[in-house]
Amino acid sequence: MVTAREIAQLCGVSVATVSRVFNRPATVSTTTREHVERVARELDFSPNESARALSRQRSAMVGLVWDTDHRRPGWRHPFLQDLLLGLKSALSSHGYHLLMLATSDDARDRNPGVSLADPIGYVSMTRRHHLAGLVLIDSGTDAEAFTAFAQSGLPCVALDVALAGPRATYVTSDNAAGAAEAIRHLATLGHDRIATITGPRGNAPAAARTEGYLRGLAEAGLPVREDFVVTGDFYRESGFVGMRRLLARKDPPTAVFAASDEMAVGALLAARAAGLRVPADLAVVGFDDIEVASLVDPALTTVAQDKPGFGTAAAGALLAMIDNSGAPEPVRLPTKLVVRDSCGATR
Amino acid sequence: MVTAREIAQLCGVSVATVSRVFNRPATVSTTTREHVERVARELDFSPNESARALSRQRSAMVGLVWDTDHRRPGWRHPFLQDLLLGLKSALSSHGYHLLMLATSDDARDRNPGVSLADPIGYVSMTRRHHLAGLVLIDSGTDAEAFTAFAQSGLPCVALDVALAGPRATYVTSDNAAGAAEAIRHLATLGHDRIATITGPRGNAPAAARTEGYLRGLAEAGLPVREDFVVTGDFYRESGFVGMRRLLARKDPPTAVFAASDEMAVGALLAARAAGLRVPADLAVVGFDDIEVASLVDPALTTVAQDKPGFGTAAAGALLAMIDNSGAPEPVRLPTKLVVRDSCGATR
DNA sequence: GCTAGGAATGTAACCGGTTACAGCTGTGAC
DNA sequence: GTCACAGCTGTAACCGGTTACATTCCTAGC
Repeated sequence: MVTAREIAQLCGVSVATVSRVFNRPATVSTTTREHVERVARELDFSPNESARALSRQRSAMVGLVWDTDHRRPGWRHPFLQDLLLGLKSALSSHGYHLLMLATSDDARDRNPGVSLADPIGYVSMTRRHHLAGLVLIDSGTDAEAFTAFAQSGLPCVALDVALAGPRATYVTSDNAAGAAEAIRHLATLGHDRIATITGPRGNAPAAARTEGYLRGLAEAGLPVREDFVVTGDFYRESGFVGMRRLLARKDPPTAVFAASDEMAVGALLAARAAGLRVPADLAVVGFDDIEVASLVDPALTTVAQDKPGFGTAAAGALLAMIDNSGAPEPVRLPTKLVVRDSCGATR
Repeated sequence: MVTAREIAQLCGVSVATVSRVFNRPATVSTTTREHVERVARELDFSPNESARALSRQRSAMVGLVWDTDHRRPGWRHPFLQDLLLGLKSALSSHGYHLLMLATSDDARDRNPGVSLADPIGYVSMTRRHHLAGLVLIDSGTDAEAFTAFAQSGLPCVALDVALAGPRATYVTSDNAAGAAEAIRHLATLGHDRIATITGPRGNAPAAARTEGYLRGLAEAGLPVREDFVVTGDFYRESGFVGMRRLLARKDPPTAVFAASDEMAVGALLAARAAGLRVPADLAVVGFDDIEVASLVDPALTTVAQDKPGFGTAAAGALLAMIDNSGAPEPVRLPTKLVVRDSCGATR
């Protein structure tokens, strides 16, 4: 492991100069700089990040807070892989890395007597590692705790959770617009009894999708029927149950908008169980465009989210806050209606 | 941010003693230790990891090498989320964290003139951050590069790639046994013309699954037909194409074992396109038990891998190497045949 | 009573960078 | 010729821990 001191000796300069070459190249004369750069390259020098973080009081790492919700064990993020890839690639192009923080259950196990202000140990982790920023992925449990960070002044970007603070912002899909588009699409196809299965109460994207549903109905000049709005929890099972309830209404819906693909799949299964053909007897539209969507039969029409865009946008916002300080506007990613077979438009 | 020095002053001891309390408690008298521990807890002291890593020459972080294969852009790890959760939780219970290293394309972009010995910048990352170990997830591209690490003496655990070295080992499913079980199951159901669609050449799990296929045939007393082995690449499309080719044989197979669920789904689609009913005319068995498997119609019988087990086993092996030095035996996780509808056993 | 030896603790030198400050040199203005 | 100032570089004090070694104190053995 070659150090800056060795480079300095070989070049006949001081360590300070070597350090400057890498941090403030403009303050070093061209000849010296090029000499140091050449020698450093030859010896494959790369600065020790621990030392750098120690003296700068800030590391080149961004924390990732993500955990399963222990209250809902089967839950998976619909597109974690794409998100991570986008995040990683955007961060790394600016020299940052992602540190996955162990939290929640993990930390609780190790450290039973945690403080209230930092119930899951994130804050302490953040300080210990001098993290440059934090990416917060909502798992349903920790959303309340997120605000503690947002207030702390550390650059924070949350995904799908509204977050405000001196250096906090968030990234989310334009859920309302996406849902409204789905409803308009169904209306265009001639449906006038359109129901919805919503996400869980208290979940921001779920609320926005419901709002979009209502807006879409209004735009299409359709009345709102309260008995056409049933609450789900994003899981498949709740889509199944919700659909069954909807089908039991008098004048049952001819179309349903599920606030997640998982629930849409559940609705599909419920329709099949009730002897209905999709899309002939019932049109179904989902939200997310998870991998399964194109695989079920009939293939699911759905509102696609910009999966890698989440990562890229989060990284962008975070880097902006790290450099400039000050919170950028929340990012609202556009969605895209992917028309497949379950809505009946493709026949 | 409270430091060890402040704790020391408050307790009337030296920093060295404070440090010892946390690192070698046995060498400190009980009274002193308890005093320091109490004060530290009250002030919410936690040691600065950068400083600690710097002086110890080793950080409490484990690097995660994972990347998409840029030659196969659509590829997703079949169960990255479970794996990460298992890994994270097992590592964190020993105080380690996961650092996602940006590699491959990312690094290449930033650093065009990389060395041959470290084509993708992992080694340099590892040194810079004083990583305690490395978890290597095969993306298909980098497997060759992995051996470089294995030789370096740094604790390394690879997933699904055979890796050997002074402190290197790997975790994989018992692919051969799983495949053999699938074949025996099909044979038990009366099939005697069982084909397979393999994974890509050069991929270790793929090879093991083919080996298991052959072993299964042998155990069932069935002959091997070379025209019943077609090569795929784990992607759905190749399952579709492979199945079409198999169905074109004279005496086409009545059952097919696909080395991945994705390919099994492709095979399902090909069978449907050819007007065959599954499982009546053709039995299909896959491998992995990805989420989609239970959703397709008919639901896919498949060889399930122990998804969180991968993470836990990898973490266990890594921690053992970090503590003891010396490479533990490779871990071969048992698989489990999940019988659903596509094999015809459930009618 | 004296000493060997172990236990507990302190001292200070690291680990490998960053950066405030000071010093040196050379140029142009007066 | 002197001086102000800009440009470049070196010195040394950090950052916050860890740990080899030295020191002190106490007890057991003779």
